[in-house]
Amino acid sequence: MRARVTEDSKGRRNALEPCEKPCAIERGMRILGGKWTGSILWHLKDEPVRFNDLARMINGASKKMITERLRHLEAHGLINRTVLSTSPVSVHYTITDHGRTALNALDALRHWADEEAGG
Amino acid sequence: MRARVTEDSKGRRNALEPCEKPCAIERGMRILGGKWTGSILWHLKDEPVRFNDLARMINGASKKMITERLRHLEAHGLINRTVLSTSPVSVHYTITDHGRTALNALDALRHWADEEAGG
DNA sequence: CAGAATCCAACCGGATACTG
DNA sequence: CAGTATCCGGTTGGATTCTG
Repeated sequence: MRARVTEDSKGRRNALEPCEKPCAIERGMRILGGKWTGSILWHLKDEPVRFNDLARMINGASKKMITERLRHLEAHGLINRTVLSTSPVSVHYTITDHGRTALNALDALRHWADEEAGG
Repeated sequence: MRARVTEDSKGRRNALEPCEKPCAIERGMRILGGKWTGSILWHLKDEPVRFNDLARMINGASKKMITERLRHLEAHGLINRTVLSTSPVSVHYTITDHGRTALNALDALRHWADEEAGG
């Protein structure tokens, strides 16, 4: 897809061009902005966690929401879902490298929010 | 407000405690997660911008949305609103230091989203 | 120019109940 | 245990029109 560059009739770069950088922010927000996304990623950062454990850790979120966010994150390659054929089945969710870098980005946000709250 | 620390009946720190760190992420998201927030902040980063210019820069957003986000950002101290008593009046929006640090955090998100898109 | 007012659609998040 | 199904209310985002 070609970059959409706005130029006026004289070929000058338009100073009011809707630059693409904020768009990347929006895209990131769409992926990471869900209400429980940060929590889920955070809780997975060190070790695999099972579905119901996650649901307990993240107090306030219904199973439906957990499921929804989990599917979403999986679709974007931020986490992996592994089914262990025990009985009853248990399902592990683990964070991927891609997910870990996302968490780094979120960490910047977290620090900012902390200062915001403090000061 | 006291920190809500969950402990079990024996006073042990609960391993499943809904830790507060992701909550900070959520708070940050509430402030910065609005659809046009990133764009607005971004366009203000270098110089003051007037309302209608902003509305033009951010293609796709209605004036209502701009206004709404602007008020929101102002309430959180991320931007300043300055009315110049010209005729007709013109209004400048400028980013504050606090807003600038927020933009830094958003930049991490942006980089992540860029890689996400590329790879 | 810089909004406010109104109305509306879509989506998000949540409660509850059910399933293999 | 690990979800799915259904329903529902609130919020978000947007189009349009009007105003000092």
